[in-house]
Amino acid sequence: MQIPKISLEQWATFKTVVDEGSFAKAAECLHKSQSSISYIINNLQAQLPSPVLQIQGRKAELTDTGKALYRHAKNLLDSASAIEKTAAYLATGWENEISLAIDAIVHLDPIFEKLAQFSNQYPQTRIKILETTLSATEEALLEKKADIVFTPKLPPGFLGTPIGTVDMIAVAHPDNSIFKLSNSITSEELKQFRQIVIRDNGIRRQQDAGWLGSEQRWTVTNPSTSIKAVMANIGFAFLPHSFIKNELKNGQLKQINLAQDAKRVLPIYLVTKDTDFIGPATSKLIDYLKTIKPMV
Amino acid sequence: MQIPKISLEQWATFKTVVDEGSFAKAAECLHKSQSSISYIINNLQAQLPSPVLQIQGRKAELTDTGKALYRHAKNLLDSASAIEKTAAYLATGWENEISLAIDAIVHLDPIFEKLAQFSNQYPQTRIKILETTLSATEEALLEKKADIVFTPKLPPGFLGTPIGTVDMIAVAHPDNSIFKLSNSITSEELKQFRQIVIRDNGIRRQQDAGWLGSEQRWTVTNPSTSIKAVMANIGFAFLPHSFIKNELKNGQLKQINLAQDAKRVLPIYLVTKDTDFIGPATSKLIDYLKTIKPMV
DNA sequence: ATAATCAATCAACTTTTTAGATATAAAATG
DNA sequence: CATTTTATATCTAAAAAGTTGATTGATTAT
Repeated sequence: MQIPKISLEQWATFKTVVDEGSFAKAAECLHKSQSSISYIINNLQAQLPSPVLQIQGRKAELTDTGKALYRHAKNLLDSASAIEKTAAYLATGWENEISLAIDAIVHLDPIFEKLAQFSNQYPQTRIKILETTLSATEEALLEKKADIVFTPKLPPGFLGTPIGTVDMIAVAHPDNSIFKLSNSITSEELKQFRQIVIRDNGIRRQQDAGWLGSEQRWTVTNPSTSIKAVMANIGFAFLPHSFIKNELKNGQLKQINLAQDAKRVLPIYLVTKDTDFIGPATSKLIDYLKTIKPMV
Repeated sequence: MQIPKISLEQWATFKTVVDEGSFAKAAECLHKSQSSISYIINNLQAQLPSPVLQIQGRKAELTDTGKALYRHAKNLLDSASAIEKTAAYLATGWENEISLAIDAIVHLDPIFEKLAQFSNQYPQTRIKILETTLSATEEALLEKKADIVFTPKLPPGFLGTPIGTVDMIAVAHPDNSIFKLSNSITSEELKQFRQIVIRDNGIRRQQDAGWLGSEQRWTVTNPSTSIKAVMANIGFAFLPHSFIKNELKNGQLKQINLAQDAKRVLPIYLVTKDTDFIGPATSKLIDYLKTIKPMV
């Protein structure tokens, strides 16, 4: 086996310097002196075949190599922390932390309600929520970054419990010229207008959540931005009904009457790791979450 | 961010102790003294909430916790080494190492031939071959453990280049009572006999590669064991034709004539990471591999 | 019994890491 | 344009951490 030459401390220091923006801030963050940081980074650089940081003027800036390695370092540090969490779990038989990845399309309120109930009952277990979109949600599952995942799309090979649905409706600003057309609009007609689609921020493959091949489209990374764009009358979008109830009620947004498929209903699945790997706390939480009533 | 408390060195030492079986051997392996190992392991234990090693008699034995953490530690160390390899690649623009995961079902000779050509041309790049079976092959892809994968099964979402086929034929020992039946055997009849199936060694989900629901079945983890079992007249199996040419010729194995589907042809795909992540050496090697002629 | 093997411990030693002071250099400020 | 502020580098002494060989105590093998 090959023993790594660069220590976790070196990677952690590198990451902190990048995150904090300077050696001095990193020093404070890590409760060390600035010269210690300088020392550690120098050692790191000496062990790497090409520099990750370069002094530009009086600030240290990431090199291209540094940018690439930063992501890897982050993952490595996460993995290292994860082992320690696993160790803690193995010792007590009860997880200290449960992480959930929830697709941004999912209405959070009913989930929060159940989480709160669980958390009151078992306060020693922390809840960590990752809000993800599209393939980032999938990634959370495939790369086991979350214990529980709420997703509208079931990755192949995974089994999920349907836990409710999300109504997606087409909306636009009331002044949008879409509404100057006939009362009911076909998909073909819709293509002519600018659509705001939610774009993938995952790493695997680019995939758009837009169903229509609009000529002009804007892409955003999550539903709330999409809502803002539609409110600014930049275009139309398919949005979860639960997110825009108020805006529809007070007339800031208006539903587009489509000829067919007035609304699209996406199922939401609760997906978990293989049963063998689920700890008792996660198992309990899943029981709570499965009592969520189908959403409106 | 949470800084890991346990260092890579501690994990590496732990892993080496387990691999080598004793502190003294680990010490030699790591070019340290036995007392250093003792010191490092003591520190590790002190930082973990429950022991990973326990002295049984005069030997250190893995605890249950230890067994679980060992696997995690191994992965962590692999990741750490991978970053350093990435750094080397980023510095030179040319990979030092390319890893291939090849499903055990794939006939290796044509691949070796191309690898040898490549390796002669670019001797600075090492080749690492992982022989995997079933879902371990898939795992190599999903968890990016290999740059190039040869697999008979294309995981959803991945694109592969068909690179040839594997003929799977049903065979048994010539003395097997299967051959006492009529000349041509139906799937139903086959079910009555003991089948040797290749069993999953991957982590995701248990999946068997046996197509028939034989009442009695033995499971093995790779084709070569399967061949041995069939040769010992333990049962019949579906095996790649290329693996058992000799045994068929000299009569150690005999093909079972099936009523339909005399042989099953599995396609073999060459699958790679997203184009963006492929380095120049891997790209070159892929060119070489794509010239493989369809296998017999 | 005796020898061999294994991990723990100790004390002396070596190396690494740390922090404070100071140096140097680049922006920002007035 | 001088001054102040911000930022990293370097130096040194001290502290901390790691290393080692010798020794011990215990266990297994012969």
